Amino acid sequence: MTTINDIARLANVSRSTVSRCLNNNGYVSEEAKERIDKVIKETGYMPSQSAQTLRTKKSGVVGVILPKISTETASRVVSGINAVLQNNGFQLLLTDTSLDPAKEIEFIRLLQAKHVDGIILLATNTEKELLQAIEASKVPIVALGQEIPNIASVTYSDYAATQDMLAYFLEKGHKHIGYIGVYEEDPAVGVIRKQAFMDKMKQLDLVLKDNWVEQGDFSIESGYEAMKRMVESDKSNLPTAVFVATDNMAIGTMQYLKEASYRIPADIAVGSIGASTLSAFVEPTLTTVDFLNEEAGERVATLMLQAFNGKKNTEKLRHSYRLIKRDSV
Amino acid sequence: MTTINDIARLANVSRSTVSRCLNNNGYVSEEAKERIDKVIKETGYMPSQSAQTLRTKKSGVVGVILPKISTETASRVVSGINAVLQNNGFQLLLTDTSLDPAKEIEFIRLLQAKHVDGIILLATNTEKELLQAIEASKVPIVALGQEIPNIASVTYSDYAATQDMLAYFLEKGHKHIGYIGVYEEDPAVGVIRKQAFMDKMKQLDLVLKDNWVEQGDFSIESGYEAMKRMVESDKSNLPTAVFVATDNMAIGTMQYLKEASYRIPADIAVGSIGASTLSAFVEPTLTTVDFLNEEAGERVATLMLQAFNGKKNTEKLRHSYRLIKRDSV
DNA sequence: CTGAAAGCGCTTACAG
DNA sequence: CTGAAAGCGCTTACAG
Repeated sequence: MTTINDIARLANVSRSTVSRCLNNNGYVSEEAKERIDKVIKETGYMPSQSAQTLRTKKSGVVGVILPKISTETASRVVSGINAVLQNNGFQLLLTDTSLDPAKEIEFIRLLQAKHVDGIILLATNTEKELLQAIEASKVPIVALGQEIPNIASVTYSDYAATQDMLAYFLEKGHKHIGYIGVYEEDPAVGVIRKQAFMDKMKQLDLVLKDNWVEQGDFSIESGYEAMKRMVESDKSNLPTAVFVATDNMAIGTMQYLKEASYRIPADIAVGSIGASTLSAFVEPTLTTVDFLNEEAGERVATLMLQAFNGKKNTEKLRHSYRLIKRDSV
Repeated sequence: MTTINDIARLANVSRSTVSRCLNNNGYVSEEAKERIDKVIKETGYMPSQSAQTLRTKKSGVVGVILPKISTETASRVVSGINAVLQNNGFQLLLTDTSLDPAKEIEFIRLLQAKHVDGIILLATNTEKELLQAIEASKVPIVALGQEIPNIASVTYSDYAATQDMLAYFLEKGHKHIGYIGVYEEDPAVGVIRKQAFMDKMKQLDLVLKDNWVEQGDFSIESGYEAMKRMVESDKSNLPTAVFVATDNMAIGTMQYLKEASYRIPADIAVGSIGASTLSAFVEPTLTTVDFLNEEAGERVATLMLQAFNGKKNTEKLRHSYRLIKRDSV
């Protein structure tokens, strides 16, 4: 491994000078610079990141904590984050919590020991322990998808999008509308989307039967089961449209409906949130909301960059969205 | 930031002793150990990774070079890699070349400067410059998806899977079979799959018209255009089945076929490789090959682990696969 | 069983 | 414009 000492020796200067040359700060004569550049080129020298990090406390690495690496949303988000961070000379250190809240906390600590410059957190909850770990962090943390006290975040338009979908149902003549959501530990998906739904129903003065509200766990199968329960609870009294909190669950919902010979949207319309690739290919194509995940990733990365530039902010950005009207409604 | 010196002071020992205790090597008395553990717990101390790396040349980080982060294949593979590496105390540093071969080389160098312990490379080519960069690497490199001289790799069963698909076509009565592939810079997808196709056609003594062979660039649209060209070149003389090198292109192929009112598989059957989520949902469902990407990721990560344990190997593993028979054939 | 010392490869005031 | 010196937080022989 060639080090700064080798370069210094070969270029006949001190390593202070090499360092100055490398970092473009302080003075260094043209002649010295030329010799140094030449030697660096010849040897293919690259400064040791760990030595630099130890000295400067900057690693050029940003940690990302994901609930699950292999989901479409995650990969879109990571792609957006990477696009802006890689451009600014940062690398991503990815961690996958497998949806285990304890790991979110563990990784916040671990990433600090690795001296990441900052952490981008895609949280699934906002429990007290998590907030404490965030509070205790030495490095800036920004969040995507969940709103977290005291730190900057970009969140999705869960509330507005849900209400827009309901408005669209109404426009299409639906007055009996059901809901399939997820558990309430997840504030963004579990709580806000449901709240938006309930608020809008009340505001529009629409009836909502008890058995029109069901819950799943994000999976396709759970959407299938939820719809099945709804249908079997009282076949004679079903909604004419169902809002499902996520695309995957909506796809399960549609599977069941088709199996049970309900026509979509003639008998029951389905709308959801996610804009998954799949949503454009199922039969009928799914009406959904595009949360523009990649852009959101770029945006949260930009927030991270701002934090590096010393701007202590706790800005809460709400990301825009697009209602995609297709054949399922 | 609390350091090893703080711990030493608080526990009333030297930092050598703390270090020994931390790393579980060398002797340290029970009493000392207890005091140290207590202080560590109280302070939440974590050793500085960059200092450790500087000293030991081990970072606990593995670099992964991906052609594109936001693809289904990539996310499956990363998920598999992460599963085994995270379990063994490693973190992943992800880089995305955006399909630019020059960046594959650049990242091999950059990751070394970051002192990753090893690199997992998902190459898209095997050009000389790339091989040289690999040869020059100070850290172990293992490859996934492409076979590369002198290094360990797990590759997919491109050859066998392609021939199996042809055999299946034949079983279904097809004797006129077309091919849609990709450019030959990509050895695995561009060259081997095509070679397997050609070899099998020859072996079976089947005719292959010139206009039954087309090329795309992995995208859905390119599959659409390729099939369009094939059909328009000579409508009166079309194959009854087409093998498409990737799922996405196959989906484009099917789109065109449906638009042009060909029935699938009655008029033209379609088979491909990839087992994308989409393939199970398109109409008709797509017959394809599952390359078990997540497992392959686990396997290449295991190879990486072996390399860390000093086994210098250049093992070439071929990963298994599964033909998924669905409605498009 | 324990501590003092050297050193990993850098950067950064400081003195000249 | 340049170099000597100190120090970042660890680990590892080595001597005791």
